[in-house]
Amino acid sequence: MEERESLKKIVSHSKEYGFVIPSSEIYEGLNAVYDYAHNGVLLKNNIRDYWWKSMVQINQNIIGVDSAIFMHPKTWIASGHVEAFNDPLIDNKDSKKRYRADVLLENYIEKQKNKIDKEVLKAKKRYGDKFDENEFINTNQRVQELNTRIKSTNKRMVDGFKKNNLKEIENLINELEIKCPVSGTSNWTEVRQFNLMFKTNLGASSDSNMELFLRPETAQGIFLNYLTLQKTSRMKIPFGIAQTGKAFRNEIVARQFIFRMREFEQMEMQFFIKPGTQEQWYKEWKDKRMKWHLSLGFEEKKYRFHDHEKLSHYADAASDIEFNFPFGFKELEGIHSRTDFDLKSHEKLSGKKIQYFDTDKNESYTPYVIETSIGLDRMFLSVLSNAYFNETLEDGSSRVVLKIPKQIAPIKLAVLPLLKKDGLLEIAKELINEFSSEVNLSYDEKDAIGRRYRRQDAIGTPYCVTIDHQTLEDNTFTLRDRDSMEQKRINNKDLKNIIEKELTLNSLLNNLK
RNA sequence: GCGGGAGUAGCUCAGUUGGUAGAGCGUCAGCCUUCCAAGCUGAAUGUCGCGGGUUCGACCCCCGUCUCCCGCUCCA
Repeated sequence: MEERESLKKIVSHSKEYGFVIPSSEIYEGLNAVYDYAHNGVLLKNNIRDYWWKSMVQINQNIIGVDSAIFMHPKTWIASGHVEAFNDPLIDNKDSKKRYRADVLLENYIEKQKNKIDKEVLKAKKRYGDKFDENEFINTNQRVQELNTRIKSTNKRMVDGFKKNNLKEIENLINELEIKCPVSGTSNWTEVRQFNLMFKTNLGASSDSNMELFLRPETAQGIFLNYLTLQKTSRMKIPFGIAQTGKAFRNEIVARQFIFRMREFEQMEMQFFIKPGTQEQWYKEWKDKRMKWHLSLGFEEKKYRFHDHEKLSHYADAASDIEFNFPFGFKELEGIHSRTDFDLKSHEKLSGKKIQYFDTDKNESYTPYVIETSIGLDRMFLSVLSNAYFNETLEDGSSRVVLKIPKQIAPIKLAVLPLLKKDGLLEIAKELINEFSSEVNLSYDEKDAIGRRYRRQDAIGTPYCVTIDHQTLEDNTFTLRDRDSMEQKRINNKDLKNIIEKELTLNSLLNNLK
């Protein structure tokens, strides 16, 4: 019997056993910001390590980079991020539709202009040939009113935006009783500036500083550097550049535990190819990435592709690998065919030639790019939610066990002396000395052995080694398996073997080749 | 952002019409134990999310605020 647990269970288990804890908790926390505790950071590092090695280590044509979080502000102009996420928005509470505040006001002005046109038309009909349009506009009371309204609205709007006074814009919308086209009501929220990117300042003095953004994606650090990296590593197309690192997005709604955070870690690989070959490489990377996920041994039906129908401005094909989280199928990784959009716009804005020179064909061109982009925190959450089981055992007792793939478990081995006497502790310490440089292990001498096994189950330790009296005689000890709970007798040499074969990343990586 | 639910020990939760807090599990110290938690003895731990108000007195009533979960929305 096993039972899939809700997100709530995972959240409290994460906290209780030192995986993920709320940030700044003694100050009431911060919305959607979390810290990784001891077991959490071990697991996160292992996942990152597996990803990194499966990219950079086993592929001879993929190289690594670690670019800075701070980047020149022009980067985000070229990438389209500045323009795409800088709108003043307002919501209608009844229809729940969201509008650009400036568009609402401009529509209003347009309407008033239409009214004037109507008045003019009416008068034209009435006066026929004698009609003087200019005189009419300058003297007619109704038209004067409308004109005044347009002028003052326009002035207040322009001033408001110039001074970034959103309250004024909001007042204006309310005073003019602008209505939502859908609900027909003027039940508005306040006007808010939606800035996807976090701003900060470079330079400590206020007169010499430069406003810049925390990167909203790591990809641009690859694009800006790609040619230098290619040259210094003597890469030939097709080749890839991989990077892991923090990215920051000021999400409007950040929620669902560590699924959508404002500060998060990405693992991205940009694969540079010859234009025209993108379809083939896009397919190949979709395939490879799905294999990577399935290599961890979780149920296949928890993963699926979601091909995008609406494409971003930069992509000619895009697909997500979705995972069935406790709250449903959601994006875990994106595979995008990004064309030459980014490289071309950086080339244009910087004025620098950043084209790849193909020595075989003696020609230079701007490469196309296939991107694989995965959220490390999301990957972490997928591992936890896949691994969490609340099992009822044959004897009616129960246990919570994290069936984390052995190779990436935070603690690989627990060393447990059966009793605290007769020299068993000393042997345990020798074992720890022997193996602590090879794997992350933990030691526990407290409480009954069964309870200690349960503790290790709860943090997903694949193996427990128990030292008993027989150890004193023949130097063997019990190896207890987390998943089957079965035990067998082994010696140091066997243990060394098991560590190498089962507990390192080698077996996972070999399967990817 | 809107709507609903919630916040009391590390976790799950109880707390009587308002009289300054408890349980289970866990943790720690010890005992007992030769391999799967819920044997024994003892112990620690809370600004009752935060701030304000009402009151002689607030976990409880009122206001504000922060955080979390669910649905919608938004985002990629």
